[in-house]
Amino acid sequence: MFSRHISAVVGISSFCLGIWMDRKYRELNALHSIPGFKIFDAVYADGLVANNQELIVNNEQRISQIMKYGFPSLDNVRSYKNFVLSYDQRNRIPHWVLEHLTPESVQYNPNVDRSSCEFYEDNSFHEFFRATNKDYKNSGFDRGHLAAAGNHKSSLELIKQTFVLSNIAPQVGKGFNRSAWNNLEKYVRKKAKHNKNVYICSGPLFLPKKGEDGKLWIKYQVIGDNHVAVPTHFYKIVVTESTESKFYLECYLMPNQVIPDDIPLKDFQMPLEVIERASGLQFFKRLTLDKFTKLN
DNA sequence: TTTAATGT
Repeated sequence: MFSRHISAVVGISSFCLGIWMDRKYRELNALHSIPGFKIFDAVYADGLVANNQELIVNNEQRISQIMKYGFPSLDNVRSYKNFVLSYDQRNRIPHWVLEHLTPESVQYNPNVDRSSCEFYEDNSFHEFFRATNKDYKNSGFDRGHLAAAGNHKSSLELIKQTFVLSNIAPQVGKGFNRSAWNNLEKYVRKKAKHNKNVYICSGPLFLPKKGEDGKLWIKYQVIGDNHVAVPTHFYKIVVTESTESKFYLECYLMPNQVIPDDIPLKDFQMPLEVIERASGLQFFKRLTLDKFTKLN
């Protein structure tokens, strides 16, 4: 099977051992009594230009809603109107990007058109660490969104913010960004249409592969003058809260390469632990920790 | 329907 092939290629099968879960969909417990979750005191790239106090307060409420189940890490966090990211200054791509979707937020809106959007540099980072449009030009890679443009079509302002280059990573275009990865994003939007809340964390991975010498190596291309790193893989963690307030978890891992169209999405499902070990991050800890304590 | 780059 293709999925087994992927595991072998990426060399992660070793730490799959013993942690494969009985069920692919794990039901998680709702946390209605989180003790006073205080929003992380980050630099608000968006708040910096806001001078209306009410706007700032509302934006903080929105951010705390997006980050309700925890921060995967606290490195170079930036919050935008409708998504939050942590930026990898060395690789000039995000570490992770978090979104919160609802049936209203993904409703079809013919008035919002992505063709009026342009990719732009994130000036909140030092120029040494910024990715530019020139880096991607003629690189052969797409400027792939992590917070997908299609998830933020409720207003022109929101969709425009997803085009900030700190939300972008180099993705194989034909056969990946425009196919399998796009299908995964569409699947998530469909979930959002039929459930109360969907929380998504997306990001890049750099996974080792066995070299001719039999040793494990991590090898990746860099593009442009700023050496923007091309990830070997991308992950997506999806937490769905149903209308009955039950929680479900799905994790996906895809190689950044041409993927045949006939591979079903479920072949890319991975245990959460695999993605946590590979990324050095822990996702939705406020939910999973609660579940784990109940298992003990 | 949504991805996005490239060439005019």
